[in-house]
Amino acid sequence: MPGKGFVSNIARQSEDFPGWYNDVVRKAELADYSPVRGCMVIRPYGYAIWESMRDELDRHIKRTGHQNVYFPLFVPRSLLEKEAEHVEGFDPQVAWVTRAGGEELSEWLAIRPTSEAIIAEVVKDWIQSYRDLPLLLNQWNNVVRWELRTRLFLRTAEFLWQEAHTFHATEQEAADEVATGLEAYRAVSEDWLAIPVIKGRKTENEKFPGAVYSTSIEAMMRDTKALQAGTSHMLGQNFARSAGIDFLDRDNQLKAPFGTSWGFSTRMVGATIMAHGDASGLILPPNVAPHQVVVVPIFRSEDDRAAVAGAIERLETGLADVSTASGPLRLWVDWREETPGFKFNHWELRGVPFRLEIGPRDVAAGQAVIVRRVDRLKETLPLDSLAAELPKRLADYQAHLFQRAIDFRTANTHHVDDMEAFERTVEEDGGFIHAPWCGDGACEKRVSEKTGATIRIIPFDAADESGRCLVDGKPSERRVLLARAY
RNA sequence: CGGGGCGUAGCGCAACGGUAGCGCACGUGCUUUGGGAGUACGAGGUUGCGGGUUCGAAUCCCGCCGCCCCGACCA
Repeated sequence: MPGKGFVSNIARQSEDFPGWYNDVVRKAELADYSPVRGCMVIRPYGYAIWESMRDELDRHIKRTGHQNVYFPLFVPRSLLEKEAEHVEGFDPQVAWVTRAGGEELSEWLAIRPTSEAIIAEVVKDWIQSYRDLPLLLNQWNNVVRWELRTRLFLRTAEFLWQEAHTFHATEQEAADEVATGLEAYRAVSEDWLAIPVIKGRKTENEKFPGAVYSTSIEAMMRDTKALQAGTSHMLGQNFARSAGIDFLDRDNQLKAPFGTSWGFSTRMVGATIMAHGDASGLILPPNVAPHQVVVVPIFRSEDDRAAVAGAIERLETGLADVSTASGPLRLWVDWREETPGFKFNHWELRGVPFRLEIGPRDVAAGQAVIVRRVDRLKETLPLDSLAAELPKRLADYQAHLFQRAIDFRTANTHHVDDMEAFERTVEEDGGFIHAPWCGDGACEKRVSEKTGATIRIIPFDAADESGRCLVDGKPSERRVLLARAY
């Protein structure tokens, strides 16, 4: 019995991944369901993880010259409907306010599903000259998309995100900006969340409604399914034209600016959970972990307790000025009245990178037992070495998780050349599949209807490779990335 | 939006015509503490909402509401 009960309370990751995910989110106290259909409550531990990635991304956004702004939650119907493809794409997901102030509104207000329309409408007055460009805006907010089927963090009716909206004098500048946004997402995913991603372009069928083209980064979860981890769109002159934005260029010609938009959401909390977690629960990269190190005091007698408390106090003092890649060392001492074993499991479920056990034997020897979450590797270290060791080990751990994720992805990536092999691979192995595609949207639909796998992206780094489309055998110039996805 | 399931204590469940109970969690005391401690006592409920049948409804009937799971759309 001992040691069994708790872990068996989490669905087995290998057998029931969605159940595992749900259990971890709930039991690690990341989020709860709410009284509102399809909406979640983000709890303190989950919000702390979001804040960490949010702050890091915000630094990237500001470093690349963007300024934060805030636009209204409500978008008048007439504005949302100006861009035809945009409204058509979002229509089924828009929530409307039809009544307020005790009466029916003369014009419905959409609760923003995204802000292209209202931002374009406003900035048309800010943009007169090429000197006003580029205009690089970003906002952190909530949006609502009426989802029928929701999952905590991954897909909820309301979610938190960042949406950048930029306007440029030339198409090339806008294209560069699309790349800048995507690169920020790659950096946060890989360097902060330790999730390796593949950059690429979405197909016509999968692009953002109203965009000229869309790009995204794709990540692999531990069930080998794909997750779109951030998208960056080239809007061309579509929204500028429908909103009537124009500027006088150097050549004294009136032109419509080129726009971009890009977004990164709380879905990435879900990605972090699914990219690293194991049978015991979360595994958090040190950069986002709310607690990087948790100390578990161990004692029997009051004398032991006092000795251990003294040693921990001296340790905390000694670590006060220690900093890590993500700021001051986040160390937490768990003085709760629970048994050590309970605490070990409690913090493993919550994905804390390192645990320090300090008991009477350790105090006597001037040492601590340190246990690494990802593989439970247990070592003994002198207490006075920790100020130097912890930052180093946290950095190593961050790198280790990233490499582990790369290795996992590599082991679950396949290359196939025909439909028969493709279907077999999707069914038996899953994972990422690189296969030739002719570029025809009909072939794309055929594949997804037949197998459930979709073309995630046309990877930017796909080599030129002549082949034959796995659906209709027509010539293909490069492989695309296919997978079953969230 | 179609198909299925479920609403009883914070969570998981039982009671399926006779007025609500178990496990976990929670509170207090004592003993405990190096991988989910033991023990004693205790607190906690308009059984999702509204109507109906009945001497009597958590239980049967009708109508709502909500949530979960599976399919078509999405970050």
